[in-house]
Amino acid sequence: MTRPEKLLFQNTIAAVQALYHTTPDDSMVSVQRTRTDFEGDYTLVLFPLLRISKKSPEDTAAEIGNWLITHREEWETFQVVKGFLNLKLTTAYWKHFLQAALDERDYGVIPIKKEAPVVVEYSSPNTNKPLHLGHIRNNFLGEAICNILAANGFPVVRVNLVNDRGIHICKSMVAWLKFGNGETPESSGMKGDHLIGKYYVLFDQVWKKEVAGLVAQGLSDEVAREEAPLMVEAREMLRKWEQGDRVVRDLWLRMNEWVYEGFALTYQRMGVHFDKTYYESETYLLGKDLVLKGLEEKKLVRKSDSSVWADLSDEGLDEKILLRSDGTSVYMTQDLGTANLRFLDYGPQKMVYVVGNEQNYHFDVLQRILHKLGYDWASRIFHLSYGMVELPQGKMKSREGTVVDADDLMDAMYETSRQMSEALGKVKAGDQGAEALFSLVSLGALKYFILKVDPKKKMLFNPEESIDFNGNTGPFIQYTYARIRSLLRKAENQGKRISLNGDEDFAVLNQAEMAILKALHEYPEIVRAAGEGLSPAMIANYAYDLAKAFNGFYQEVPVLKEEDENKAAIRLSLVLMTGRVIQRAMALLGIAVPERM
RNA sequence: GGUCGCGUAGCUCAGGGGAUAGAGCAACGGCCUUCUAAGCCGUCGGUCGCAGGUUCGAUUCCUGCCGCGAUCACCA
Repeated sequence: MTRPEKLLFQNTIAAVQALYHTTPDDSMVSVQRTRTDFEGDYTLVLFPLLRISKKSPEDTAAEIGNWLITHREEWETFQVVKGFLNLKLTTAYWKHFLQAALDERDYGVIPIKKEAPVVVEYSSPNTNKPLHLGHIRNNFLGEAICNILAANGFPVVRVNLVNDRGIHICKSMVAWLKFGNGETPESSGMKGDHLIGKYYVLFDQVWKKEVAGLVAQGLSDEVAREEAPLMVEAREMLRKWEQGDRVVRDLWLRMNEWVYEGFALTYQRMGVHFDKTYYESETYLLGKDLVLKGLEEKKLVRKSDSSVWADLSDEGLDEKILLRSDGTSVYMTQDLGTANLRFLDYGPQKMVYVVGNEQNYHFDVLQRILHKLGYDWASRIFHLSYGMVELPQGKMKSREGTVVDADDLMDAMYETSRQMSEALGKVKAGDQGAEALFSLVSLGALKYFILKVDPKKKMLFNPEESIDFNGNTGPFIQYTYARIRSLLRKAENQGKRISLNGDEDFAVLNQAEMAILKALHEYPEIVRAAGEGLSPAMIANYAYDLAKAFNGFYQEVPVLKEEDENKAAIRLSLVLMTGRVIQRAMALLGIAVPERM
């Protein structure tokens, strides 16, 4: 609850006690912000209180309204509309609010508290192919959520878990050895991650041909898939890898390094960074130890083929395999170990995993197994389950070549940004700072497009809409900021006062000014709610509403031309605060704002 | 089939036990000799999937149904 809402809540209880000598249940006191189409700031819904007052809604509203404005100084006037009591805060309240907000160093932000950190895992790429649109949503969400948590005072640790081992990377290695002719990022001019991805795709193509050939010879599809020569080689390579074969490990290190160099460029461009990177190759054995310990303690079971399982049937789930019959570990085993390591590393109050909703079951099982093994910190794990990104033609499918590559997408957005800027006659390539601006605007468009959607929901990525820079978009908000900066620069040059001196009369604020003031007033509550709900979308939608309110104000209310010095000072103060809040809200989303555009 | 999630304007999305359900895009019409028109204003557009239930009040909560999706691997 924002402060006035809480105040009205408490005041209402006092009013009801005084007027009707009864204490209402909390649930009977329904307070909300007054809808913009009615006069007032906060609204009390009367219906639940009629049982106590035993009077008509109108009479009850009038009695409570009168009591509030005579006994509580914050409330100035009230209006009764049907069963609703609409109350107005005093102009003094708003004046003090704006002054206080201007004085605050970081309005809406809670300083980092000294407490156990929140560890957030996101990105989590495989090293066999470049990042794509799905990773983009993941990375942007992770980055924004960390920013938002930090703004709520939580110490945050950003971690990445790189899946650098397993059959997938062996496939790229086999294909590269067989068909690569020693090709390197340098010799080919390709980014390392793209180069590796090329061989992963090549593996798949050749393997499929082999499978088709074997099937033609009479093998079943299932057998053919396993016995195709290329697959046999990949499995053999994985076996050698696990045994620590020098040659295989050296190749693996070399090829993974190419991928990391490629990832680093993409991360840098996306504005994503981590405090700590875990590598599955370094953690997967830890999980194995955990499982063997659980087995000793009879919390897990070994079957006759010597595979190890967690039995979750008494919790309504199935059994889950943790060690294969050959003793090797599966994904779950690795994740158990990583979770434990992370807990030991940071002793976090909460571990957030930013992972797609396709893994809901996995995280449910992960938590249950950890509990079963006796780790009560398992309840600190929170799976931030986000929806898949889909294209107008449906899901992305690598087989059908519909996967949208992250680098390509950012390139395309940059190009659109440049064209748009030049077409509008703003900035053109070659101008001072032009490249930085195109980059800032294009990334802003992409990030905002992705983050404005509720993380829980699947989202449609329509390329045509993503490059629209009008309406509810990142560039719209960036543009609003640029206008604000322009106004403030001019005000400074003209020596105008951009602060309050106490002489200003807030009673004369018009509707456009009040709309901005109220929007600014909501910001801390939005940051809080976004942190609680781990929802960057709430910040995005707020930033848009604020920008929209500002543009309405900008259109109809003169600022620099206002001759009344006090009025101008209020307006400039509103402009200044709006700029600050837009800048900070966008920064929470990982989006920069320009001085000009 | 079991489990979970989602169905709001032509499209993409907000909202959410309360007042006439909101934006953007698309379509149409206005506003640049005045602070950046990547803007502003207006028109058009809805039985909030369907049916019950709880409630003074349901689009919001509950149940069932229909539709869409995810998942239920010795894949990750």
